[in-house]
Amino acid sequence: MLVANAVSRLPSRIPAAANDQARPGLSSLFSRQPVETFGRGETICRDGDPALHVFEVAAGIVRVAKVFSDGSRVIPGFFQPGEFFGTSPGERYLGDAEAIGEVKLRRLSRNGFRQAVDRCERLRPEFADWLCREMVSAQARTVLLACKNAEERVCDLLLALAPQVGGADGPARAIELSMSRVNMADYLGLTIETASRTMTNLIGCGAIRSAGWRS
Amino acid sequence: MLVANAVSRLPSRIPAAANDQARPGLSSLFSRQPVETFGRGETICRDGDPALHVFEVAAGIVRVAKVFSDGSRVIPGFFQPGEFFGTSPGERYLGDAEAIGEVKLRRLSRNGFRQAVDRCERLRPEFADWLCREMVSAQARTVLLACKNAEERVCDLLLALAPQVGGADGPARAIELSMSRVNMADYLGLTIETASRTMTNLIGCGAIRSAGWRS
DNA sequence: CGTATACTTGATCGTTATCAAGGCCTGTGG
DNA sequence: CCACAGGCCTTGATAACGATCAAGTATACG
Repeated sequence: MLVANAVSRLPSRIPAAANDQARPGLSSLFSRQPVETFGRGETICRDGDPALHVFEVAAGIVRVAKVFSDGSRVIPGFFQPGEFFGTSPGERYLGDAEAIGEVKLRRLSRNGFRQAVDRCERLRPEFADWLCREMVSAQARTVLLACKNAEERVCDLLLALAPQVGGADGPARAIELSMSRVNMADYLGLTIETASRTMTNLIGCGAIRSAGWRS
Repeated sequence: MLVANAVSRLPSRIPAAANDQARPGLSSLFSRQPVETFGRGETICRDGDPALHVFEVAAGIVRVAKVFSDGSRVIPGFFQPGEFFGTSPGERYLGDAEAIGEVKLRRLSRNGFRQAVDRCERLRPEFADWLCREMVSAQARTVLLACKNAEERVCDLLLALAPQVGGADGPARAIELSMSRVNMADYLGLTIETASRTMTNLIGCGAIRSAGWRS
């Protein structure tokens, strides 16, 4: 019921879902680039730095974070394999990008990326679609933060991280929970304690099962 | 101090600030269009409808809202004069757009707008900038909802609605508060009671003055 | 084996939501 | 002109949810 509730009010986080299928074009821009590997916790780019590169995630999860003078931290989003970051049209990065666990990336110069997209009739709408997905995702976060409780938030995240099954969504899905509680909490606008408690409750009521930090 | 605090953690809501100066290009696309007037509370377009038009706000404030089956409502954003909506690259509108008070708009067909932007070297980066501002704005909301208290939220909104003074920001700025408490609350992720109380407190401690629903 | 890091759990407090009532303004009809 | 209804806003009392403070327990790492 918990999960059902979360689903019913979850208009989106479609982004990840829609990704795998239809974006060979943009992705192909990166295919010639060498794969770079970043270790757990390494910073890929910094908030406010000139946005020189655009990245495609090949493996692992990238966390975007904004840190404030008072130490509080917000995670506007995560990027999963097949997604891009550094793409948002602006001169500077909109947050710190950091590797959660090991991450493999391909990069393109920003100018090269923009010119390629700018020139190609086929890529332009595709890039627009990507931006649109980012907008929808941002809006979903707004909804999540504006009017969902801790349980709904955690469910949302778990569903977003769940491998996107095409049609049949059997009840038994295993989620590689490759992020720490701190990341969960920052992303969901909760404290680690609350995130932890909520996870415990979800396990307690049978909504999820733990298998060594997995569900 | 309240206000100062709010300002220090407010990385953005720059959008409105940056608007008035540098966007004659996109705006000029609309200049030939007739002005349409919508009355207080009228719906301009609906969530999920095919996005047939792009709008420029000429006067008044437009509210974008998402309503859920359980009646709860979220306001992802407001659009002020000089801003555009319906532009986000996607087939459908991302929310209900409604007039707060009287609103004057110009509209362009979506296809016309996209083609014009697509064709023109000068408009493309300008449109990208606009999308970027929307992203920054969305991110600012995320921060606001994730880790600000009621007082900071209300201050943020007031500052966002404050007429953007170029250089000198004298302490005495009058804000046309053309929206109801309900709108404030939905935008800020608060209840109307809390919004009202917070306004009362701000008046009480001298941060703002009331002049018949103005500050 | 010991330290560090991350996670869990408990107790308490504070902020905000919720429920409830009352005040103010506007417009309408007698 | 007054009475009344309906919004919208304010204020109060109470309660719930999550933050905070504080141990305590796993797990990883050198």
